[in-house]
Amino acid sequence: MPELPEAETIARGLQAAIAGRRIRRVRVHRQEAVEPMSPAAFRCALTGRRVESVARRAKWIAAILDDGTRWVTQLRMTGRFTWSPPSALRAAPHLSVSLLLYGPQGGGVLRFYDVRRFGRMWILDPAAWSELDARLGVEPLSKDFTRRALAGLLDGSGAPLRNVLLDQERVAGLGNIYANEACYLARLDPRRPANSLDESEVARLHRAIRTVLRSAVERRGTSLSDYRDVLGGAGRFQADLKVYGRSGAVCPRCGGVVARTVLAGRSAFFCPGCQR
DNA sequence: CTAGATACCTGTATGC
DNA sequence: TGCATACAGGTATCTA
Ligand SMILES: [Zn+2]
Repeated sequence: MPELPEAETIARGLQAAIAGRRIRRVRVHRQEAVEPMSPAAFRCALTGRRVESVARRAKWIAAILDDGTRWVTQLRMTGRFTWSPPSALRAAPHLSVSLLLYGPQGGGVLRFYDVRRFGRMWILDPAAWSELDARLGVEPLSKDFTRRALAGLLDGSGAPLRNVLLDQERVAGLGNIYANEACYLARLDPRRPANSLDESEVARLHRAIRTVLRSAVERRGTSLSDYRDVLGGAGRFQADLKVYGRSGAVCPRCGGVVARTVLAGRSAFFCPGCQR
């Protein structure tokens, strides 16, 4: 579900909801959500800690705690946070973890729901966090993401462009929706070998990635089915999708018909009329 | 090393 | 209605 814009929206929502508050109670409803930690060790690591801040890195959500550790979450396909007024931490369908937090301005319950159970949480010490951070690629909305940097990343691979854009060790945070939409915006065929792009094509792709991500962050993400922000609100970028999930639709740019193919086991959408 | 396939899990849509 | 199949926003791990 969540790619960079959704994770960013959720991280901002969590920053507003829980930064400055202290974790009073923790319940792990499904232990696989915190593996390889035990539920007891997970509860122990969080209970009594104050949340200093919450931010996004790639598609990860990371909360910095007052003991210097990081409480990190990977939402994978269907992970979702909700923030609501204080109440009992009861088990519920699809609920993996719940936490009760309080601060000077009151408190609430943070719940982590996950229908498909791929999502997971960890507690990382600073060294483990650095290791993770170092493994992840460049943030596409940062100033480190230059045309030259992108060119270097694409040069290293003859795999289809769409696949390379999904590699989190190259560009961090693009998922299948935005990788496909960026190829469309750049008028590039997602099946093209990544290292076949010339300089002007790389420039187009660079601009397209930033444009599509900035716009999707501004629209608070894409809600196709599961995704909601921390307060339950839907994103609005689904109305701006040009190709993703739209095979058979008319291309708004050239009047062609949007096609679907499968690359590395995942759908790729594009317009054969205007993407080369 | 690379790149593709597979596994993980549940829900929903579609077709017979 | 019931049942089988395909597919879904991700990523770790296996295999060639
Ligand atoms: Zn077109």
